[in-house]
Amino acid sequence: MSRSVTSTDVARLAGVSQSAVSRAFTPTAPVSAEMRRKVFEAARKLGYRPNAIARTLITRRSRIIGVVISSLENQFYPVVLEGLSKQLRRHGYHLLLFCAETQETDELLAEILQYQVDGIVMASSTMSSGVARSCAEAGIPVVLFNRTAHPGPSSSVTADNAGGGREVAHLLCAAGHQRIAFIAGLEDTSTSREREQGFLAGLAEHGRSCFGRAVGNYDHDEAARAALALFSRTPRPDAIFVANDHMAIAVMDTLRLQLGLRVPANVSVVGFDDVPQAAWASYQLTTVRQPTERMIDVTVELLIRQIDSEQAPREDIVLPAELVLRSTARLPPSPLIGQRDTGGMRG
Amino acid sequence: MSRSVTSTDVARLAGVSQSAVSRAFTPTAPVSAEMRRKVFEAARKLGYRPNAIARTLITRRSRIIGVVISSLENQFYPVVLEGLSKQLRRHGYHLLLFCAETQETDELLAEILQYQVDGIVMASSTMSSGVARSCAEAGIPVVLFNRTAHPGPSSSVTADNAGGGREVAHLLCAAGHQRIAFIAGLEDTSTSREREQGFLAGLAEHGRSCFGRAVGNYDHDEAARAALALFSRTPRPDAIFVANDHMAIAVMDTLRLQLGLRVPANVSVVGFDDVPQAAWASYQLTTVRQPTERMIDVTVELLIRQIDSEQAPREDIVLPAELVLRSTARLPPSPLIGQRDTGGMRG
DNA sequence: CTGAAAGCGCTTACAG
DNA sequence: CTGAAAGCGCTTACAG
Repeated sequence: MSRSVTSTDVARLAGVSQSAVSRAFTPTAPVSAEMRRKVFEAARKLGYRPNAIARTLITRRSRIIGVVISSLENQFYPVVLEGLSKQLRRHGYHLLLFCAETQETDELLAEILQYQVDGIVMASSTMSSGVARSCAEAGIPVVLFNRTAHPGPSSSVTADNAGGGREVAHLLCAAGHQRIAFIAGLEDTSTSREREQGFLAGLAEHGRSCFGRAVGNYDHDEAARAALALFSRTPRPDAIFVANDHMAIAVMDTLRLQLGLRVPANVSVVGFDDVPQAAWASYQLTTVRQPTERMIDVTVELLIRQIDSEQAPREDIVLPAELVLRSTARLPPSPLIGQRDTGGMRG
Repeated sequence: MSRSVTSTDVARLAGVSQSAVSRAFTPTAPVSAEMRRKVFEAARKLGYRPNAIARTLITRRSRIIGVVISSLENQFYPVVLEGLSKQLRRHGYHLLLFCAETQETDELLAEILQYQVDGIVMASSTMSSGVARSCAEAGIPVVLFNRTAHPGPSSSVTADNAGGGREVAHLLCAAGHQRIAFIAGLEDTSTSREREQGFLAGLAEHGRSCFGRAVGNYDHDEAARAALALFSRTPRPDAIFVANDHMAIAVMDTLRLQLGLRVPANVSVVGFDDVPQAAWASYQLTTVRQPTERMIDVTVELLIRQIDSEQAPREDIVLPAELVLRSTARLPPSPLIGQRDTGGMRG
């Protein structure tokens, strides 16, 4: 292991003290221009870079954020992860990734804490909220991303899941659908619960109730099976709201290719998230768009604010979600709120 | 910021020296059973966990691996990332994620080095190989994942891209296709070049050459445009090999929905990677499967071997890639090597 | 086996 | 503004 160059090496070459080198690399420290010049020149010659680990030890700031994610299978999360990485980097932070496998949350928690992360983004829907609590108790700010857990010590950033679900109900009712069904995600996630609850409330506003319900657990294959079960009864649903796009795509494949139904002629399908695949020509999925960019920005801001000040209060930020009308849901006869998505191609 | 509990706190409570606490948490250190018991009990009471950052400073081992990725849009990479995270974790390492935006490789490199990572996995196809070189010069082992760069100081792990391309050529020729075209990825990536070169070699073995060529740059929309350009000429191709699945899916959408062609009746389509979407019922894409799991295992092994021993030689590991016959390529009249994929459903 | 001490590479009061 | 010194929380020879 080649010993790397340290501030002492630079100090020696520049003919100054080690403290001076350190100060030269601290933007706010008092250093003369001449001193900084000498130090930077020596540093450049030696290829010196401050050791972030040593700095962490003394400042108690690692500038590392732990990000916990459950699965990257649902394309929503890769998009989030990439956004988080770039946004954190812009603020001088880096991202330590934890892919949570279930059943070992305690061990995972311990590992996160050992690395002295400055904050945590919990984007795992399956992770017990107890972990968030433990971190918060250890004095580490936590922001829940795309999930809530009140009461609790952590802030959260979500889209308006209930509002989105409600809009879907309005759309489907306005389009004249008579038998409107729902496929849930994981039952113990706030996203699935809120979307369903808003959806049911929306149906109720039209004096309607849910025609059928199945559970897809946010899994591709389980969603396909759920659709099969739901559509094997007579009469079958004439519209279905699926708790996320990842499942909605599986549902569409099942309806069209396995059951021979036409979408939306025979059945309307609506998803949630607006993942990249939803816009693919084969799907052109009508869905509720999560404001992913803004959610990421707000998450990073919230986290940094809490890192910088212990007094920063916990907050639950709910951002508006927007209905994106593509081609898988019948449109109401009269114009409706929400704009038609004109991008993409259709045969 | 709540001061966290240190080994000194534990030592005080247990009535032993600080060194003893440290040794108790070092599996190989000489400690009596009684001592370890006392220490662990005190540690448990206080909720003590060794500070990984302090440990890094003294051992010069961070147990952090930097993973550089360019884009998570192509679903191949989320799968890889999740696999890497889990496999590294199994070996006691953690993953610091860098999403490389182009044009700032030097800055990125500096950041990676500051964090004293023990090793680097470069899974970014766009990242200049100069970065890999710089890291290697800094004494940090680098393994290139799904790309090669010889001559160079870094090991690499890839699928047999050329062999895969060659098999595709054989399949399409054997099926009797007359006008076989190719859509390239990014021109300066080893994956695209090797797949194309193997493909051309395979065609040549049948006395054939490539009927047409366009560039999709591994991008969904660009691939769609490339397909459009390639199929606007008369006569049009009757088969197309696309350098990866991510693009092949865009190509299929364009052929079927925009040009009204039937796959494989009018045109065969073959991809590369075998991403999850390739198996979706809407696509059922015939493709070349990368042995992702094995590639990940080998990458982690190679990296750890190089971390543990400076003498470990650089290696270029090439793993076999397997043709997966689904429904988008016409089959040859006589049985062919490679097995039919029977999973999934088809309408 | 156990403890006292040095030292990893930094930052930051504290004097000057 | 600059330097000498303390200290962040560990690991690991070195004595005993």
